[in-house]
Amino acid sequence: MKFKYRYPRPALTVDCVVFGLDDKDLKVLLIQRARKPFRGRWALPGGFVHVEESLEDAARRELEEETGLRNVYLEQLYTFGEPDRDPRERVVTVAYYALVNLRDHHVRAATDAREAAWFAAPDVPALAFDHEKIVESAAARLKEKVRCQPIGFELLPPKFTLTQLQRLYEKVLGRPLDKRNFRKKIQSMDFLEALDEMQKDVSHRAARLYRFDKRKYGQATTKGFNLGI
Amino acid sequence: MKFKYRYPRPALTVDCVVFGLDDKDLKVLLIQRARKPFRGRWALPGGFVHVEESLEDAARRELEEETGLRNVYLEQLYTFGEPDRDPRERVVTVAYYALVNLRDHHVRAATDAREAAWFAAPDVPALAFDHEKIVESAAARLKEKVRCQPIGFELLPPKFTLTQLQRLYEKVLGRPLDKRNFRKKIQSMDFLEALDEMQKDVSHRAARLYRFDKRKYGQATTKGFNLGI
DNA sequence: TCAAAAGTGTTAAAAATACACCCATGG
DNA sequence: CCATGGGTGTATTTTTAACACTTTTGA
Repeated sequence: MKFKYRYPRPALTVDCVVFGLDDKDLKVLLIQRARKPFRGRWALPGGFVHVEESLEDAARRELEEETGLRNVYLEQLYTFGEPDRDPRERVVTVAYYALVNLRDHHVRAATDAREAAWFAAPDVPALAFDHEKIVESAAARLKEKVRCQPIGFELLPPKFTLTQLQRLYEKVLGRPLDKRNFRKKIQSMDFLEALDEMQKDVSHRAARLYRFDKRKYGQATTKGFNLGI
Repeated sequence: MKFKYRYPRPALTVDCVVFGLDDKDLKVLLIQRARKPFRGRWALPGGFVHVEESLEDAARRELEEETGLRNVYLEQLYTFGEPDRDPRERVVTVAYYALVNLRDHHVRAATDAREAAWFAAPDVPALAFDHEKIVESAAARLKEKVRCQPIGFELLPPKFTLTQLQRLYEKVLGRPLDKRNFRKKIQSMDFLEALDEMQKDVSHRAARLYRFDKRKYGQATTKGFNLGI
């Protein structure tokens, strides 16, 4: 107990809502708590902010420690600070959300976690603390974001088909999109580059592969647009 | 020094970017610091979070203590936590922004502040800490918000003219809008109620007064819309 | 009678939506 | 030859954008 202050201080943590996309679903990465409180419950990866690191650094550090993920796209979501959100003492948490593609990033459970696993976004189990509320906010934010910024880069493999991209948008928005209108729209946005390459090993007509034009994608990210879907 | 912890903890503060509208400009409320560091400099109203109060409660308490404002519309903006943002020690601040109408809310300087004053949003002086950055984020957020949620309720007097409302949008967006298109659009949104009352004491044709339909305004706030301007 | 702001519609361009069939491939 | 997903265009409706003059009022 070496650190003394005139007034009591809330503890400060970060938590990460990590979204990933596989062939079927939009998923959320959870860890199983190895300690009290809520031992054995699923929760968001996260932990205490060190006094010399930035909030984002703390989020990246905890994410790597607990799940092995690194170099992910990360953005601050919201800060949750209700006095009773942690039964032990006052804890304020700065929530981040991350987008990763499940092919390139592999997950392993580590410190403080018995296990790490992906859950389809609509069937997340009961979570520790107020983490369910945090996941809901993150899903809502992602839904907003997708309408005015491209997000595919972070969730898809480097080369992908238009159908994969459409499925991503459908999962995030939670509703079906018209194939032709989607293609028209997304191609007019001008950050997609059609490759001379086709899908392999599929038991039906092979789809053309695309990749993002990094430069134009970045512009679209900073300037924003209206996807109108 | 009664409060002791195993690990060092960042201090946690809240800061408020308060926007107000007068006849001319969109303004930001600043206080002049009475203490070190940055004594004499202008800064955002704000202060330490007490250990038993929520973040929003802390923001409201500080706002009232330092400026006398209460019952304002308040929303969380972003949490700023770079390790060097305060020269004394590590301080993480949860920033909020508020919208108030200058007719109904009067400001007085109080504790910790020599003075409180309104500055036109484009000519905010050099501020303490990273508060300039916080003001910029808040202005950017307000600009986004205005496109998909009504904000007039909070910034205008209860009865107002369409020209006042248009001026508000022009100030927030930083560009002129077409009068006829604006009126068409805003009236089709259906949360305005035309009154049988006219402006008084103006030296030109009196404009019709409007007020917000609280119910529909609330729906528009929660559901969102696309103002398309 | 002048100044100052209020109020009012139309047209053209662009964007959004709805919609159905043929194609290529592997099993 | 069949099942599976890939790929494509047009017509309609809706939305946006551009634009200028007449009215009212008080000074």
